[in-house]
Amino acid sequence: MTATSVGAEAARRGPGRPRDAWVDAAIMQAAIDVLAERGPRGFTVDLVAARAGCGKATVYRRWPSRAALLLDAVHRMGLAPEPVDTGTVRGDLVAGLTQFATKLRETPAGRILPAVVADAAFNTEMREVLAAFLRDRRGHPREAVLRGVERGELPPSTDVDMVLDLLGGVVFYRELVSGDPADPDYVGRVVDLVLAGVSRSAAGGPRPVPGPAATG
Amino acid sequence: MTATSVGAEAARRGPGRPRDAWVDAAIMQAAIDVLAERGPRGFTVDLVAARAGCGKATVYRRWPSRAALLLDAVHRMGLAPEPVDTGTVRGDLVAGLTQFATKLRETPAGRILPAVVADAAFNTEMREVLAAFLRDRRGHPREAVLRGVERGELPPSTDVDMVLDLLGGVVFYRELVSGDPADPDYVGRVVDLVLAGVSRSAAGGPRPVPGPAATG
DNA sequence: TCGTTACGGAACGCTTGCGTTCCGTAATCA
DNA sequence: TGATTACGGAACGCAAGCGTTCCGTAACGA
Repeated sequence: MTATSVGAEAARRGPGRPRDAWVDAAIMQAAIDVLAERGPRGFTVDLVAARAGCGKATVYRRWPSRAALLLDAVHRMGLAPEPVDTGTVRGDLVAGLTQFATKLRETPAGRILPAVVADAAFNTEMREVLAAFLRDRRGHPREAVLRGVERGELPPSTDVDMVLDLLGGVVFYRELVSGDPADPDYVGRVVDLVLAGVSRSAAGGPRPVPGPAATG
Repeated sequence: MTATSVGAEAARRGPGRPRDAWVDAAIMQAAIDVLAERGPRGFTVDLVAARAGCGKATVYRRWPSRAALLLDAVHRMGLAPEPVDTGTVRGDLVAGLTQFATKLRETPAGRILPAVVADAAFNTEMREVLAAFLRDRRGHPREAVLRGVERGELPPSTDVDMVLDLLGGVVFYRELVSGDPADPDYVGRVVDLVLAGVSRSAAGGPRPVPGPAATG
């Protein structure tokens, strides 16, 4: 509601001085920056307004509360995936995951997303934001894997969700939890490992790992 | 410092009424509960004291500040891994990961850990707590994988850290981010997939995934 | 018994931050 | 020109929470 009503209100014509669209953008950019730099605990309306170079009243003319502004900033942190289609599963996955990892590392989103995940445990609205984010984020890679199955690169029994969990999880873990980067080389090797596992799991049947070799 | 000094201080003998060790425990348990139920934002000394059934002064006699108490509560949230040795890599990994997933789901740690990760981006002490946690947590599974290599279950070229990243990452992701459980069945299939990938990556050389099959 | 320290509980001063209100100025419409 | 609304900026009331202090009571050693 809040997110979409801003533009609409700015566009309406009535008597008096119209809203300044530049101020809308300045406040939102300041909100994203403050959220990324100081975290949810340091996200204050006073600081956002100061950073945007406007008065608090100007902020409250557009958003009804601190919570609404914070939620809107999360919505707009900019992690929308761009579609890729290189012709192979491996190419698509490596490109998509590298793109994702780079954004986590180099945009405010990487500092904001962990806070969203943490807050989702206590906040219904944040939980919905996170769910929507994950849904949107998995669409393209899911299609990439499905294309791979259609092409015959991967077996029909491929567990698509498990592949996405593994690859998304490891990038998330490295970039946001352990702090190690998921660079293109690493992503390439991870994708190779997982795709090899998918192929071999299907081909090898229910016991893909051999018993211990004779050691004595 | 704070964490270890509590017991020591309670043990010292001097004039006057001695500290009540039960109160120590009540405050710490209340702190863990409040942190898990309300999150870092709702973690207030007043609430912890009320929950523990004691006065705020009694809390401040033991911890110098809210931050110290919070950090101590994080230290004691209880996610220490228990060693497992079933005789196979698969058995060890499935047991250890299932144990980890269960604790994340059924103890306060699962609600606290994401907050720790999020706060680590802004707080040096929390970053150190997280680093120590990850180091401790990876020890046993690392040894399990190394035993598997020694036994010949896995190739010598196995990238141990990548295996741990993948398996730890996917459990973390499912339990704490997407909200889907990593139950024993799921864990078993994930471990199978990853171990199959490790074996096949080594056996198949640098191009584990075949090119697209002829599609028509 | 006396001095010392801990206890639960209440109150305190202080700071921070939310959301509101008001000011003088600027932009737009009738 | 006058009415209306937005602007940056400052101030306000209010609530929450930190850390401290004090109270009367309780437990310990000398």
